[in-house]
Amino acid sequence: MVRTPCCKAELGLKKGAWTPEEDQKLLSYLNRHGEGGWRTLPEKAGLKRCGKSCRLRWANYLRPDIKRGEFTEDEECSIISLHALHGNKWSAIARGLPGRTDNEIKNYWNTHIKKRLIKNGIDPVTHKGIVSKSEQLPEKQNVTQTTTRFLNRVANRFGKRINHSVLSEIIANKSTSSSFTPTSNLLFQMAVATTPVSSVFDVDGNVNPMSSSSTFSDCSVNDPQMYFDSFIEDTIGFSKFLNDEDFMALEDSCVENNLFTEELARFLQGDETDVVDVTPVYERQDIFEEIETWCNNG
DNA sequence: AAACTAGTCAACCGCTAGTCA
DNA sequence: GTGACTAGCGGTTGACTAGTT
Repeated sequence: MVRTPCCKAELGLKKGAWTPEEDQKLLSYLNRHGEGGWRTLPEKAGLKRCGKSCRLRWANYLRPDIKRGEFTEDEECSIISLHALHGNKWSAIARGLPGRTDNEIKNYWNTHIKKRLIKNGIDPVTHKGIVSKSEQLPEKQNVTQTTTRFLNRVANRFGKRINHSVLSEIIANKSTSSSFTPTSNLLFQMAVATTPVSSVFDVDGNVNPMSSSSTFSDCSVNDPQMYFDSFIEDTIGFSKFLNDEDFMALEDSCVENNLFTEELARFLQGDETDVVDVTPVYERQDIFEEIETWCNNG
């Protein structure tokens, strides 16, 4: 079968950027006749363009319901989540973001999000952490030890600000549960959070209300309690392995939210200058020691 | 001020799936 | 069932712009 070409170059059809006059012609035609019939539209509308070009111009630029301007944090989070679900199915992703076109989302992904994910050690294709060889655990112990190691890290670092016994108890319960596995999603979300989180803190570790790149809404930055809530629930992704009850217990036990968020920010930024050795809070001391031995042996 | 480089994004291209005669 | 046609999708290109040397 021989397909008839959509755009016949010999007819002198125009290519390239659209002029305001062309836009006006297309708009007025579509306002009068509605969408469809793209093949015959250019001639009827008095345009020297191919139908495909007209459809694209309408779909990506002239449609009245198109939302223009910067992507919001919410939209960006949606794109990442939907991309994890659909892959490069831009139209499917676009359906989840009213007013945004697949083309715009695709461009934004390729020019902004993808780079940031890579920078934060996330594979933009698999949405999993890019783990360096030195960080890889022996295969046979991988799941258990990664879980324990990670949870211990969290516990050790944050245990200073949160009630030790509360966190210890939660972690112990989670870790002995057969259904609990280390979630790459959690690690992924933590890494994603790195950039915005670092930008919302100034050099002294205080919340910077002037930050333009925040994971949180402006109101949450100005409101410590709301900020804390947003941080826990939206950014860090703790909700993936901590349930409502855990959250309540942790929040109740947290003495100073500001100090907690500072500490958390340092952790996310990978700032190891202020590491303080604390007694492991994990109840199963034997496993912790085993991991430490492994880590020390490289 | 000019040349160069990198980033952005609108538009294009090739292809596929669905529809209809 | 077949072929022509349309709409839509995803990858790629290239014009434009801003920043850097």
